[in-house]
Amino acid sequence: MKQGYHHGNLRQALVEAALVLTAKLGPTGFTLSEAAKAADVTPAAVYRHFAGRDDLMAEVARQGYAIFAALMEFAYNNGQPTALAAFEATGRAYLAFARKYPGHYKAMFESGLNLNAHPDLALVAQKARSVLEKAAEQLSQHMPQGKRPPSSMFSAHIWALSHGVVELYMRGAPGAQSPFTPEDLLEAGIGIYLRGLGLLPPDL
Amino acid sequence: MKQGYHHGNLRQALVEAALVLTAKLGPTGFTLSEAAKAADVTPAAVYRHFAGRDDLMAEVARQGYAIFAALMEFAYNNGQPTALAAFEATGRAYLAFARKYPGHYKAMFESGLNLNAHPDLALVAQKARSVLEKAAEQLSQHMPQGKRPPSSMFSAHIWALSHGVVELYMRGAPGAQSPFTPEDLLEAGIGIYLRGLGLLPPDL
DNA sequence: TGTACATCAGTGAACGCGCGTTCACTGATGTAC
DNA sequence: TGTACATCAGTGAACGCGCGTTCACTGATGTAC
Repeated sequence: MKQGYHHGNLRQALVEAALVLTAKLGPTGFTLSEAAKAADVTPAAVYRHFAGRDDLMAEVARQGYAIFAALMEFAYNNGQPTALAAFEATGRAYLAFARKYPGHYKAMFESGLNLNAHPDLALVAQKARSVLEKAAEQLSQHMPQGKRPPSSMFSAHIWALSHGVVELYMRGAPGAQSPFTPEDLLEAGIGIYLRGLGLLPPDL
Repeated sequence: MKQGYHHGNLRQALVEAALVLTAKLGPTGFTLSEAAKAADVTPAAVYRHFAGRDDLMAEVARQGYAIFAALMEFAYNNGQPTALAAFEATGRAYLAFARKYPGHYKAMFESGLNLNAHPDLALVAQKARSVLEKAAEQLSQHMPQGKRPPSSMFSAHIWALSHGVVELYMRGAPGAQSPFTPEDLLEAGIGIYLRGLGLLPPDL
């Protein structure tokens, strides 16, 4: 890994160090100095690759959104086999991402960084979101015409439910433990919700 | 307010200063020194009333949970006029609380403080949660027997949905803007969810 | 009512710490001849 | 293939800052006589 004076790929090594720290301590617990130390490098070296602390954090989030978008796209699977299955899969993917990439997740959703200050970040974030919105819109086609709520609304509902489940029940958070796994909780919640939309039979 | 050498009610003044700071900067932006300054007092004076920074933060959260529990209890209204109405009211109350008491809310849900380290805090937090659970359980009585999901599950769903709506759509957060107000979003979401439970007519 | 005194809520100076950031520098790498 | 040199990724020391916390202290308050 360490090959003498020059590091080789310090940039990515710093991102990964930041990731580990963020996963462990949350986005506010991450510091440039600690990340540098974890990468076996002087804090000043960071400035060869990033404009500063916030820029490093933004890069972590950017990579997170990219992974997230890819995961969502994969789960969506072009709306196959059915619009419904695809939609449900994206909901599950949200939670799977939060579990598998906690550092990225926290950088993205708990760091309070300003998307508008990083246009490239905003772009890739929008791309991730649009997958779910596409799935919602496609699903909306299958609903009885008159009583369709706007698709942007129920993509927001699923997004919010998923986010809430992660924040409250996947962390040790103050929302308290529940006897259910986050996965079961979300699965059941989405099921009930889709039944409410008339997209699942009521007796299931 | 300032009556010479002694402050009068420094303890509560510090809590309120912390509240303002937390509302503005989030729980990590709040510092003991700034709170002391806002209360026109030396940082050292804080130690007459609190064990330290974390203890002050915990007191903010404690007062928050107390207000929250009272608000929920009021919204629940002993399950009147109907179990359904009471349940919906508690959902709305969650969001109303987040909007009206942003400092308390952030201290409670975004500060990452450990409930187990503050037993009294855990107690009052549990009290707040139990109101929603009571409402869910009572509502559960009105459901067809066989297909009742556990009431603890759908209180968790509503809790998660409410939390997600607040985090993603009430802040400028990266969850993106939606064309709907958080209130409308939550209202509609709970409506669809309750329909999914068979507690609202499907054609509404 | 007036004085002596105990209490205790505040002051102000000081501390050690880790932070992000800067700067002049050094020495490894890779290219030109 | 060997040497001279430009490049540039890293070092190491230093900075100013605000933080939480401590300590000996002071002076306002309120009580006992």
